[in-house]
Amino acid sequence: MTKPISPRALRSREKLLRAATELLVESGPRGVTVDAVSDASGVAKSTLYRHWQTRDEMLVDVVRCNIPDIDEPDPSRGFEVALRTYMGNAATTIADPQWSRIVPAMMSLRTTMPDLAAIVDEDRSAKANKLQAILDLGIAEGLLPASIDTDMVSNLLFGPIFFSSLVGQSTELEKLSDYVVDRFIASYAT
Amino acid sequence: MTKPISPRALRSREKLLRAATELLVESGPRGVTVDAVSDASGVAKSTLYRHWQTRDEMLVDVVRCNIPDIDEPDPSRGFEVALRTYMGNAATTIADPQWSRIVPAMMSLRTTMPDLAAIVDEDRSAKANKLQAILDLGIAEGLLPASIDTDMVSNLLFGPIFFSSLVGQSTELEKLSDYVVDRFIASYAT
DNA sequence: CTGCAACGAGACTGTTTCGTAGCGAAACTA
DNA sequence: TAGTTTCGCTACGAAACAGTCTCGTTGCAG
Repeated sequence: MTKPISPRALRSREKLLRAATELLVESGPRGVTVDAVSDASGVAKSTLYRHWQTRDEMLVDVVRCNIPDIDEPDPSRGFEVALRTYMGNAATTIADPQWSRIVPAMMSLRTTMPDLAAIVDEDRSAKANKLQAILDLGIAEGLLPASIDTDMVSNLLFGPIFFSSLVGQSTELEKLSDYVVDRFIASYAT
Repeated sequence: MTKPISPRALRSREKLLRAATELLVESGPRGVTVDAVSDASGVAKSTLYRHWQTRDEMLVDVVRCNIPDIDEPDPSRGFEVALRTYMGNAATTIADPQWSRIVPAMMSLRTTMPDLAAIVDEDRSAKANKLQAILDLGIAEGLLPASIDTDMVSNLLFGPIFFSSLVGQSTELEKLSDYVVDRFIASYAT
């Protein structure tokens, strides 16, 4: 992928991605047509096809470029603080109105677009790894049993926030995140 | 909605819904075109338009007809048994391969189809009510504080199962459901 | 067995969409 | 400033798609 990227081509590419993202957020995947993206971005269709070979290829890129990173917490302040800040950051990230409209589209497209599925899986495992590091802190501090299953815990902690952002009533995600962590820690405090 | 429904019209309607469901499962919302549904069902397009006025109307109906019910547990055996069986049933239901492909489509379409959003919300609140009844058992048994927030708990319990079924690795949902209930109950066992 | 309502087949219209191509203008490079 | 990319604009073709309509056929209740 280390192509020679002209500085000009980069600008048009950014414009296209921005416009396509907005269309995806406002009208769902069906709204992201080549003509609509071209019109909304002010970039010609022919230019769009100089960046991606098909519409689907562009759509995958749109999602990929919008996947947010979750800030990693400072491990020096101990397990509970680390977990709380990490999950709080996750909640804030997921609560972003733009991202929370992209997620369902991503989940749906995942079924029929293998490339997208791979990206989602990779992201998930990256985030599970960060969580693993935090859980190790808890094990070291004797607050968690060493036998704990990271995959299960990942579902247990991320699930509620994810679920609430998808089908949720007006629940505050940060509040929910605190509650989830509360219950998780309390459940291992014998 | 209490129309005079001919027995013959009912058959063609069922055939259309079955075919449309299969298309939705296998190809996503984009695959559910009027022509495709007509071809796959062996029912003429004109007949399809005698049942629904637009394609979207049909699509909403397809989702609606596929929303599963979760068996309610017998409350006489106490809180923990009731919660365990209810969540177990929920996990089994969500794990159904057909339904687990419809869900993401539903979540995605929800954004742009208000009718569908209403159906999803209604279903969610119905399920939250059933959970409420079970939680009340726990409160009566003194296993849960009376101040508990049903909405939060709903997210806490359903979230992980839902999340795992959407982006999950090969986790067994029933096993996850047990783990979630374990942690939830343990967290309130002071 | 008769009459009506529902049906199948498919032609047809108008629109949308993807993807391609040609050409003149603007932008970068030397 | 001269030359080479890269671009925007526009038109185009082919296919998919939603929705309508006609006409001849079939199931079914009375």
